[in-house]
Amino acid sequence: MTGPDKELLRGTLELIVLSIIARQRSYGYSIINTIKQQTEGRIELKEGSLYPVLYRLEDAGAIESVWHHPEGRGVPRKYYRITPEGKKRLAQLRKEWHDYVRLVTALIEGGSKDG
Amino acid sequence: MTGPDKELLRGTLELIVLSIIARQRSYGYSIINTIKQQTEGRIELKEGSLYPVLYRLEDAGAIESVWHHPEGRGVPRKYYRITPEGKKRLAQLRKEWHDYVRLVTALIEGGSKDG
DNA sequence: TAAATATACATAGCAGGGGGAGATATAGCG
DNA sequence: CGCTATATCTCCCCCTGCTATGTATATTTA
Repeated sequence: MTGPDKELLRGTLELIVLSIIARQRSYGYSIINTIKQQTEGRIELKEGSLYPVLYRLEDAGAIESVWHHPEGRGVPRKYYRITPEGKKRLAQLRKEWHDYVRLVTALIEGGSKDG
Repeated sequence: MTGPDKELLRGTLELIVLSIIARQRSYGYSIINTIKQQTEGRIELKEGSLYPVLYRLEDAGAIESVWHHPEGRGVPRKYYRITPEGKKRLAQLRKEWHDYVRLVTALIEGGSKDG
């Protein structure tokens, strides 16, 4: 992704990707475009970031892949869909995310009384 | 820090530390304890994580340090306080955080229509 | 006195994840 | 043919938080 909050993506990328796939099964290239469109260009994922995430998720049993070869010819796509295991993982990641947001939001609030 | 959301800390640590110092000037060891107490033990920062952050913030001109030598004897403390530059940076980081939270929260919602 | 614990700062080296950049391949357009 | 879009894959770099350790002071405990 581009921009100043580059580091923020860390720890949330797996959650984001799993959420996208949970909504509708899709393939790498489309996941990148989906994220780009739904964030109005604020998150532009790179292949070098996404594919390793997909492999990790698949290795962990959270998603499954199937190759789709379009009629006769065309570029084959590797579709991913979420597994029951992945749904549990997604629920867990969502909870962790919301908990962490509450924690940090509380931490960074409060006026300065320093001098 | 400990726990599953280890990676989430990344990108927010600078924001958290700067927030603590903005509220009240303090020193490394106390910052660790402040964070631990205010998060009820959920974020236990390590020295190896904190000190480099403090040095980065100081190099960037966001905070200033002053050594305090307690009366006669005692362990000297290095107090940090936020600079005007740091207050701008803090405002910026807070904004980025809130924006990113909105972005991700929107992204990861939505029911699954997959099969 | 000695050992253990808490306070307090510093740093070398490691691990893991996201990015940059390029390779590979298909396909449409001028 | 070159350019662009689609689509996947992979090597290597960089950054950041963690592990581990070293240094030093002070208090408690035996």
